[in-house]
Amino acid sequence: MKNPLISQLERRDTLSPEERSALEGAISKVKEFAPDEDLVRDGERVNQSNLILEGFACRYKVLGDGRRQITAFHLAGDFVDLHSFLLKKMDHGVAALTRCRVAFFPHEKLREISERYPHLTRLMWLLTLIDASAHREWITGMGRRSAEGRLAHLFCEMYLRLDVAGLTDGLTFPFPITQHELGDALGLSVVHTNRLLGRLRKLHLATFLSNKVKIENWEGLKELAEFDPTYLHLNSEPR
Amino acid sequence: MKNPLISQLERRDTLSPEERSALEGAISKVKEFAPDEDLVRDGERVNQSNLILEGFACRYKVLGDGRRQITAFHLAGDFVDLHSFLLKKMDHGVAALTRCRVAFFPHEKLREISERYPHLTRLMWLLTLIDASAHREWITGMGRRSAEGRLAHLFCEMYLRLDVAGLTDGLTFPFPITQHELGDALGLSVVHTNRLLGRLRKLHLATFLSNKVKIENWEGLKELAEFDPTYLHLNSEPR
DNA sequence: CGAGGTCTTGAAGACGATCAACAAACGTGG
DNA sequence: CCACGTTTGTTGATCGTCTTCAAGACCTCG
Repeated sequence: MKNPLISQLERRDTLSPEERSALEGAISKVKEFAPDEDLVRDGERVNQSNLILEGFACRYKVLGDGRRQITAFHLAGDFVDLHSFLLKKMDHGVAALTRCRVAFFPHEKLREISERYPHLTRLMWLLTLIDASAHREWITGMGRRSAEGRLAHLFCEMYLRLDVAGLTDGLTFPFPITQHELGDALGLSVVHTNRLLGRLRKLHLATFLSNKVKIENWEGLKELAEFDPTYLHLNSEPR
Repeated sequence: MKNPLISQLERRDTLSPEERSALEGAISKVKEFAPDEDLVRDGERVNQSNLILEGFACRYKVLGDGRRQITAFHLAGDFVDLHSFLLKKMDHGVAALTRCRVAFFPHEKLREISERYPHLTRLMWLLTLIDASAHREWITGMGRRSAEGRLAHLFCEMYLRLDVAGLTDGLTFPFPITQHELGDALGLSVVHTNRLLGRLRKLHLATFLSNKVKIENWEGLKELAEFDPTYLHLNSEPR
């Protein structure tokens, strides 16, 4: 089975055989995490970064009174905390949403790559930049989109990312989270999230049921979300 | 006068003399921008990155109906669009808030640095990671903080960043933006922003007047904001 | 000095939160 | 395979925050 990180990178640029093997060689071990288990905890000092090989995870922050905000969702091929390579200390937690198979990249190995493979380094840097780009889109949504638009936008984003990773089934895709978590991502209460899902269903745009999203009307959903995939930077070019 | 980028980096790690001169040598020219002028436009393909030497700028996105969201504020020493080095195409605009003196770094030169100076490359990468970290804090605020808390948090962040850059005057700092722009940053209407400023004043926490913020009660403001500066990653260590 | 931008305040209304109660689904042990 | 507790989802009612609309004051700069 192909390393999904390789595919993730090759979607954006070409990798040489040596670069591919350098990446493969940087994995120290592979571990499984149970649903709801933390891959990394907030505030922790870490010396490795985690790549998801299988499963879903999210990054989140918790405020004083326990209110939680999910800042990103991650799927196979995503380097959930590559930024810890240079930041050293986590400024948020990472939790498994489902059972996850995760590859560990010791920072020491990443450092070696950064010394020896400038192009590969740029590509890893790129991954963190795409992350940041998605963050900006998220911010824009939280600040200026309606709750409904935000939900639609999230569905559009997840559909596209999963599709590119070959994890969709027609217009249906897995999204294994609870409505509570969905609310935590959108900055909404569970109750309101539930009502919004009902509305999307009634508008025949999308249905969310038993951990799957089925898009009924892609164009309509995109329009409601004002979805423009540019921010995902899915094109390949020399970097 | 010292290049504020050098200070920005040396706050996080040590630079060798060669690294410093490599950075200095990567500047192609310095240009002035007028207030409200765009340094870069959304969607543009660029081949240089902009470093602010003097002045204030912001990054923003505009939605279909003209609603605007500001995703970040920038001051002297900030590399406002370093990410365009690898993303190539802008996914947002950058506008000057005041007159700005800006240094251009051609991507070609940045590429050379990335080929020759691994450590310096990691430090530039780090800058973009800190940006992303601030984005996550922003998202958390938009989703889970009260409007009042968000405003207080923004004041705390700006105070600390300006203080570190030596641009504060005691507990007073320049923040040359209109209430409209402040609202665009917080995801609020101008009207509500105005009322919130009134409340912070009445609570004797901070006053915003003629482009300056005066913090009256730092501890109180921090508490209201639940401000924890970890996410700014202001510590120095080997990277 | 006038015009446009910025700030301020009031009033009405929309959107989403909270509280509450119940239904459905799930998983665990008997 | 069922009984039971826990988690997840659903719906109604009420309340608060923030938006929108509107109008007037202030200010700044040609």
